[in-house]
Amino acid sequence: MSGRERGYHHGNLREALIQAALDTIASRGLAGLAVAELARAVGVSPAAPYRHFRDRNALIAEVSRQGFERLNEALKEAVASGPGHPVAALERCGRAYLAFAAREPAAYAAMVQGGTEDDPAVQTATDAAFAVLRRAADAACALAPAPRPPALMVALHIWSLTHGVAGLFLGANRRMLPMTPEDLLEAGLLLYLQSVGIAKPAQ
Amino acid sequence: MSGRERGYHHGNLREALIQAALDTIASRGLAGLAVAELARAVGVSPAAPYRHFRDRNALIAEVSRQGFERLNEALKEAVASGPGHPVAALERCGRAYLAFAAREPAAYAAMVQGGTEDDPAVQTATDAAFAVLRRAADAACALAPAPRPPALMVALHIWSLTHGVAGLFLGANRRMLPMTPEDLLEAGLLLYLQSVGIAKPAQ
DNA sequence: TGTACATCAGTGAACGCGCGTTCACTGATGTAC
DNA sequence: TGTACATCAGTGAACGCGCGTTCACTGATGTAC
Repeated sequence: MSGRERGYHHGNLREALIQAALDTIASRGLAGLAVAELARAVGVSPAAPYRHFRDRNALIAEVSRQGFERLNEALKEAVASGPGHPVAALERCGRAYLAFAAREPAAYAAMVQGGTEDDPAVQTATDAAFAVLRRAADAACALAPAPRPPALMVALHIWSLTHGVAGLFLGANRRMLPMTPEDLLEAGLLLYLQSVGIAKPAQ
Repeated sequence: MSGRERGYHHGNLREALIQAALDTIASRGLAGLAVAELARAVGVSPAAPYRHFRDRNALIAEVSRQGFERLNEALKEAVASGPGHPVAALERCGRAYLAFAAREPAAYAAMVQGGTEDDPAVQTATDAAFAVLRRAADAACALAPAPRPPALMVALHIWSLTHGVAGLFLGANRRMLPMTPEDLLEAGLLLYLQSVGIAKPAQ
C-alpha cells in the first residue's frame, strides 16, 4: 500500500493528492498548483483526481480545511499544555499559530490566500479553530476586573494581531524586524491584555 | 490622447496597462491576470506590454509599488488632517489603511499577495508608507510616561493589527463580525495605546 | 524652413506549452446468494 | 466455498484554450544640421 508499486487501484489517492498539493504549493506557490501535475506526481492519469475532487478549487478547499483542522489541534494543545493561567494559555496560542504558519507554509497559504473561505466545510473548520481561541479569551476575561471586556472582541483582536504578524513577518513576505515575530507578538499580546486589566502572572 | 482612436503609438500604454491590470484583478483576482488579456483590453498587440515591463511579475510589482505610494499619501493625509493629538492621528491612520484596502482591493491584493515584496522599488515604497506610521508612533510615544515604549515596536504592533483586521474582515475573506472592522480596529488601537500609558484625549 | 537620421514604441505571427476537464471505457474489489 | 454481479476507482485519449514570450519588422516622432 505505502510505497509499493500499485495496481489499477491506487488505494489512497485522495490523501496522496493532498500531500502532493502541499509539496507543490510549498515549492511553486499556490498559483503554480496544477491538477494535472499532481496526477503525474502521484503516478495516476490526469482524469483520476476528478474521481475525488469536483475541480481544482475543491482540492484547494480540502487542503485548506485540513489545515484549519491541524491548526485547531495545535491551538487546543497549546491551551492544554503548560501552566493553567489564561494569559499564559493565550500566549501559547499565539506562538502555536505562528509555529503552524512557519511549519506548514503551504497549508497556511491555502488557508489564507486560497479564495475558498466561502466553502462551508472550510468555514466550519475555521470557526472551530477560532472557537479555541475564543474559549481561551473567555477564561482570560473572567479574570478582568469590571467592567469586563467582551471576550469575543478580545479574541478578535488577538486573532487579528496574530494573523497580521504572521502575514507581515513570516514566509516570503518577511520584512526586517528588530526582534523575532514570536517576541513581537508576545509583547503585543501582553500589553494588550494588560490594558483590559488582565495582568501577567508573576513569571 | 484620451479615448481617441489612436495611431501607431499609444502614447500612454504603460499607465493604461496598469489601469487595466487593476480592473482585471478586481474582477478576476490576481491569479486571473494575463498580460495578453491586458494588451487586448487596451487595444494593442500582445507583444507591446513587453516594451514597458520585463515580464508579468514586473507589471504586478509596479501595480503594487504604485499602491504603496497611494497608501503612503493616504496615511500622510490622515496624519495631517484633523486634530493634532497623536492618538487621534494614529486612529486616523488605521482607518485610512482600512479605507484604502476597501477602496482599492485590486491594488491591495497586489501589495499583499503579489509575491513581489522582494522587488527593490516595492520595498522602498513599502518602507516609505511604514515610515509615516512610524513617525506617528514616535509622536504618540513621546507622550508616554517613562519607561517609554520603543516607538518602532509600537508601530509594528499597530501595523500588524491593522494588517490583520484588513486581511480577516475586508474583501472576499470577510467573516462575521459583531461590529465594523473600523470599530474593531479602533477599539484595539485605543486599548493597546492605553496599556503603553498613552491616554486618549478627552473626546 | 526643410531634410536625414536615430530612436524606439508598437506590430503580427509564431513558438512551445501545459492546463482543466470530459468522455466512453476497463479492470479490480467486495458482496449476495 | 464458488460464482454472478454491481460498484466505482482509475484509464488514456482528446477537446479547446489561452498563456507568456520572442522575433524580425515597421512606422511615427523628434532632433541635428
